[in-house]
Order: sequence, then C-alpha cells, then structure tokens
Amino acid sequence: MRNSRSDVVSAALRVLDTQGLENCSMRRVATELGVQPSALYHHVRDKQTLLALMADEIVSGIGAGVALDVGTGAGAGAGTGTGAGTGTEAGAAGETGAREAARLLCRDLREAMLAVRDGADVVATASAFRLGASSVETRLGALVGDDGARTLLLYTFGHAQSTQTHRQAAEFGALTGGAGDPAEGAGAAGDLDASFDRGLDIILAGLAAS
Amino acid sequence: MRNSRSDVVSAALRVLDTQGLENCSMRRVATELGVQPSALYHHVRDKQTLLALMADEIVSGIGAGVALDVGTGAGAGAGTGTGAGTGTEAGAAGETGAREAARLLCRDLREAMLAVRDGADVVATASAFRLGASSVETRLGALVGDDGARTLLLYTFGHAQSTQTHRQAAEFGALTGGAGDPAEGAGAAGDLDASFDRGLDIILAGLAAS
DNA sequence: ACCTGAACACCGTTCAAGT
DNA sequence: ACCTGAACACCGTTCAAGT
Repeated sequence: MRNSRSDVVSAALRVLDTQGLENCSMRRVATELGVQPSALYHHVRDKQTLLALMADEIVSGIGAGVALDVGTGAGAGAGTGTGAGTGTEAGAAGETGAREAARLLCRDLREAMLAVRDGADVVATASAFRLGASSVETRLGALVGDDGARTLLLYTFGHAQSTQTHRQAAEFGALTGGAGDPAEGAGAAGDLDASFDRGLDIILAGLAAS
Repeated sequence: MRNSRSDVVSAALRVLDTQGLENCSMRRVATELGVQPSALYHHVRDKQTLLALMADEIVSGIGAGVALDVGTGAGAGAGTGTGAGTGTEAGAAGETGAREAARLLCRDLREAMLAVRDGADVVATASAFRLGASSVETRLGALVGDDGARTLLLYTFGHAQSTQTHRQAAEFGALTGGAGDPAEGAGAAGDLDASFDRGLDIILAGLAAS
C-alpha cells in the first residue's frame, strides 16, 4: 500500500499552502506525492472531491473550546434553571451566552481558514454553498437559529476571503513595491481582525434585537 | 476597426450566460467573436481584467431608483430639518430611511447578479475583495457607515453565490433526477428570496441597534 | 489599430496495462 | 489495491508577421 486517500489530501494541502490555489493542480499534487497524475484518481473521484476533502480538513477541530449547548445544557454561566419564569424566551442570560458562543465559533472558523493559504476560498466554495454541509453550520443553527447561522457564516466566509485577498496584495506589493510605508504594512493585519469583529458585532446585535 | 473592447466584454458575457463560468475561456470568447484567441489580447491585458470588466457591466445601473442622499439631502420622507432637536443622532427618521435605502440597494445588487449565470461568482471575486471598488460600496457606506456597508455587501455576495449554486444543483437534478417532487422545485426560488430578506433584516436590525 | 498563425508550457481525466 | 504510460481534448499567453 503505497499511498492512502489521506496522503493525497495532505499532499494537496501542502501544495495549496506553498503554491496557492491557482497552482494547486492535480499534476502538482501528484508530483508532491512522487506519483503519476493518473494515480490520484484511484483515491479521489475528481478535483472537486479533493477540494471538498481539503476543506473538511481545514475546518476540522473547530470550536473545540466552545460549549456545545449553551441554552439547554449545563455548560455556560447562566444555565438551565431559568426556564419557568421567563415564558417564551429561553432565558435572557442563556440567549446572550448563545450569541457569545456563536461569536467564538465564527472567530475560530475564520482563524482556521486564514491559517492556510487560500483556505477561505477553498472552504467557502467547497462547503459554504451546499446547505448544511458543515457541523459548524449545525452548531451555529442550534445557538442562534438557521437564519442567524447562515448570515454569520456567509459574513465569516466573505470577510476571510477578503482578508486573504488583501494580504496577498500586500505581500505582492511588498515584493515589487518601493521601500514600503511601515505603518501601512504593520497596521493592516490588526485592522482586518478589528474590522471582522465590528461586522460580527452588527450581526449579533441584530440577533439580539429579534 | 473590427472589434472594440466592449465587443469583447459583450461576447464574454454571452458566453458566460450560456456556458457558465467554468466554460468561459478566452478561446471560447474568441470563437464567439469569430476571431483568433490571440486577438483578444489587443483589447484586454489578460483574463482577470476581462472578468473585472464583465463584473462592472453586470452591476452597472444598480440603484437607479434609490435616493442617493437620504440622511443629508432633500430626497426621502423625513428629510433634512429634524437635526437640531435630536442631538448626536442625525434624526431617527432619517436613519431609518437610510437603512431602507440600503435594503433596496442590496436587493438591487442581488437581482443584477442573479440575472446572469454565475454572475454572483464573477462580481464577488472580481470586485468584492479589493476594497472600495464599486460605487455600490461607496453609496452603502454613505447610508449606513463603512462597517455596515461591508457587512451588507459580503452577506449579499455570499447569499447570491449560494443561491446560484443551489439553482444550478436543482437544474442538474431536474435533468438527471426522477419525476421531480413538484413542491421542491416550485418552493425553492421563493424560499431563497425570503431567506435573503431575513438575513438582511438581521443585519439592518443590528445597524439600528448601534 | 486590429488581426492571424504558430508555438510554449501547461491543464483534468480516461484507460489499458502492469505488479 | 495501487500504480505507470500514453493519449485526448482542452487551457492562457506570447510573439512575429500580416493589412
């Protein structure tokens, strides 16, 4: 047994991270694996399938530190017992906890995508747009409802893609451009993180207002 | 003068709409134009540039019916005069008008992208991710602030992409699949529109709560 | 200015054949 | 089960040369 399916996925992720999505061809993955291109098709139906497996790998392990059931379980701060008094609401403190858990989940997802070159593109195209594909979507749905989950996910994907596009442009500019305005290069990374958080705030405020 | 730059863009949009983005190659655009592939490079630097021009064309004419300056001008319902009494707020009615104008702009943008096959993909990758590219972003920024504009745009792009992906899958299923559950096919289109509006509501509620 | 013809360095995928 | 070798039908882009 020379190579397994997960060997192929690992090699593909290595190529992705070093060469970028546009150079992540089946032929280069094969070369990375020391094998003929046709050999890949023994492990994977086609390139699209390989990209989906890569996306799964990128988001695997997301939200490990985030409580699973804030509203209903015994996990977070203002847990289970608040039910009877508050009527139709599931408990105000519990709802706040759910939104905070959703916030952490989105931050975690974003971080995982940004950790590998063009990761946001791969994840967004491979898993965002077939409904209910990811466990993250399910967990978000349980926390803030399906509409909220969808809104948060699309925002998170979009902002991560935008972040990676800007970072690549900045890298390119640093290589080709002049001496480089130091303030511009330094401020950019944190600015993008802050920008992401502000958008997250807007959506979470909207969910609170429902 | 055989062909102009905008002839190339038009031909490319025809190919896009009939064959889809994955088949919209320089060579097919050339064929559509009755010309050799190399001739295109007299009008357009490279494929990426052509895609950007196509994106501009797709979103051109958006928001024609939406008032330009709700908060500051004389356009919409509760115009200019409310300022003095309400202090730091620019007038509650004016803010509501701005958010409603933003809602119309986003709906308009979505509609324009959905009007051509894979239009959302083209617009999102070509113009969403270099900041301040579109006039739509500028207009949204004037209405609800930069963070709100970015959040609304990313959501609108993402949802439109998702919508087109699902529609294509449904089409494909209708061709290859069985007799076709009539309720499934009929309900899908309106469901996606309603889903978009609900997400929009969440974000606009969040902006109102700021 | 606009286009042709030919070439270069790539793609994804299939398929018989090997071990 | 896993892989090779060869082929098929494509790509984007460049460049000399034509009119």
